[in-house]
Amino acid sequence: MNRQTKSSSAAPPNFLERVYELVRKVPRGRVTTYGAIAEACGMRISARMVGWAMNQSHRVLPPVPAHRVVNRKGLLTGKHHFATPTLMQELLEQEGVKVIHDQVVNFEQVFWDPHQHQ
DNA sequence: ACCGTGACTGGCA
DNA sequence: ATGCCAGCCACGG
Repeated sequence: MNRQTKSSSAAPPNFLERVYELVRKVPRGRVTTYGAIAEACGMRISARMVGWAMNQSHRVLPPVPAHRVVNRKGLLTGKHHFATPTLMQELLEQEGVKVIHDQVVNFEQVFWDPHQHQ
């Protein structure tokens, strides 16, 4: 009886939930980055944890719009983890986000900062 | 228990 | 501007 049984110490036990809830807040037609989410969750030093969280997001309810999360360059680095390699791009374009060569066009324009929105 | 990998990022050459 | 390296945390083999 003491301290946490599982999970680690650096990240809070609800870190995963926090990430998902935050990603769900991303408006349709906008995108955010792993680093931005990590920072909003107090894990800016570990954006990788967000990527790991996204990998698990497919089994979480309600569904998480993981396709709205790209890397800092605006590249769809996670597209290979979707049902099909083109699904992520199609979902984004379906929302009005233009993507060329796995790169979000006008990335800084469609970028949605969770910290700014809280 | 140890090592390598990963949907990342910032800094430096 | 582009490319490489190191730091980060968690998980699987």
